Order: sequence, then C-alpha cells, then structure tokens
Amino acid sequence: MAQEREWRCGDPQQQRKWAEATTDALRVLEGKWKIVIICQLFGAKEALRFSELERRCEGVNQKMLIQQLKELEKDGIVTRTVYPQVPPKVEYALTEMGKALGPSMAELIDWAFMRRERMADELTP
Amino acid sequence: MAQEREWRCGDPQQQRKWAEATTDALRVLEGKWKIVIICQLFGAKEALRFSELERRCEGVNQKMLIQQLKELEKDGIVTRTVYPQVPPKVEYALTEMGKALGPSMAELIDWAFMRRERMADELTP
DNA sequence: CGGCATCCGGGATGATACTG
DNA sequence: CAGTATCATCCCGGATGCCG
Repeated sequence: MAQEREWRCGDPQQQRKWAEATTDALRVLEGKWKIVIICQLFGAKEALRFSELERRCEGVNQKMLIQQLKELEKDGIVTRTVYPQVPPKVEYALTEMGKALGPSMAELIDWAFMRRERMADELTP
Repeated sequence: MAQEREWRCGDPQQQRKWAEATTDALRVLEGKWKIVIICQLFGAKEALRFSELERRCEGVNQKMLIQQLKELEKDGIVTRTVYPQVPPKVEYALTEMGKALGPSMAELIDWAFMRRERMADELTP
C-alpha cells in the first residue's frame, strides 16, 4: 500500500536491493515466538499483561517469552509498562512501528484461518 | 479480506480460539529462514533455482536452506522440481497455499522499507 | 560445477526450581 | 505475578565429502 509495490519489478539489480532490505528488517522478527507475540498483541487490540500473553502464546515458557519481549522492546516493536503494585502488574503493547505490522499480521491471521479450513476439508472430502 | 476480520472481536472465548488457530498455523513458518525464503520467492514472481535462492537469502548456508526448503515442501508451501541435466538444476516455486501468503508477505516487505526509511531518518534529523 | 548429505562445536531454546 | 537461575536439549552454522 505505502510503496505501491514498486519493488515488485523484474530488474535484478532492484531485486537484489530489496532482498537485502527485507532480509535486514526481518532480522527483527527472528526468534521462535516473536511473530506469535505480535499477532496476539495485534489481535487483542489492547495492552496485555505478561500472564495473559503467556496464556495466549500456547507452548511458550516464561524464560523465552521474557527474552523475546526484551528483544522486541529493544528493537522498538513493543513497550513495557510496569504498574508499581502488589501483586506486580506489567503490561506489553505495540509501538507505532509495531502497529505498522498490523496489515501484515492481519493477512497472516486470515491465512491461518484459510489454512485451517483447507486442512479440515482435506480430512472430509 | 477473506475473513472480513471477523476474528477481531472482544469476545475472550473467540479470541482464545483464533489464538490457537494462528499459533498452530504459524508453526509452519517457524525456522530462521522460512519467511525470508517465501518473501524472495514471492518477490521474484517466478520459480527460482537453488543457487539463485541461496544468493538472495543473504547469510544463509546451503545446509539450512536445504533443510528449510524440505520442511516448506512437506508443509505444502513450496514445490521442488528437478531437471535431470548436467550441471544439475533444481527449481523451487510457491504452491497455491504458499501464494496465499502473498498479501501478508507484500505488507511485510512494505514494512521493511518503511522501517529502513525511518531508521535512516533517525540518523539524519 | 551445482545440489545434497554427514559430523561436530556453539548458541538458542526448553524444563524446573526458586525469589521479590 | 513477573521475573531469575540452572542445567539439559536441540537447532543452527561451518567444514568436508559425495555424486551426477
């Protein structure tokens, strides 16, 4: 949308260039749980507590979740807000840069549903 | 688009349901190079030779590329075509399921460009 | 020469117990 | 509740060899 897909041309030189750009940017999303985390934060439409995030990212463990959240925070994708109270409360939300991933995540979630439907179809033809 | 984003509602029960669906589907994209591979195949608009793919996925090594391609093939995302000739020629292309990831990958690539621009802006304000 | 397999070291990931 | 610490495991990367 923003780029009008001007990058999708046949010029090898140009392709090499955006290949580099994407590889570089995708490095931020590297890590087993990052896309899952972002999808969940995006779908929730609001900040999520650590425990809630942990519940939604099925199969993740505390250590990994914390680590990946730290990296996402460092890369400017999520914000971490601490509420000084007992019991402790920490919320995570998407930054502007993180929210900009929204369209992509939305399409990804649609794909997930489409895929699940097709998988179900194959079992009952 | 396909789902009209009907999944993006406030109902906790519903959210838990699609959280599970997405987590499950995203497992297919798990692996350090899979999204990069798909992005490159999508951007190329055509089948790519192994060596060409290797060149475009900057930083990958043969072993990893082969492994990830095998998993993607097993999960029905890419097809592998062998041309019996010397020197050997093997081409990889997206399946229908793989092409369905197009919109998401396109948005992802746009995000990559947007991010690169913003990173450059921060260095020269 | 291009595509692919195998062996091994190091770093990422996971399971569990523990703390403020 | 939200982390930290420790140790086991597995994925990843580099090097090397094979085969048409």
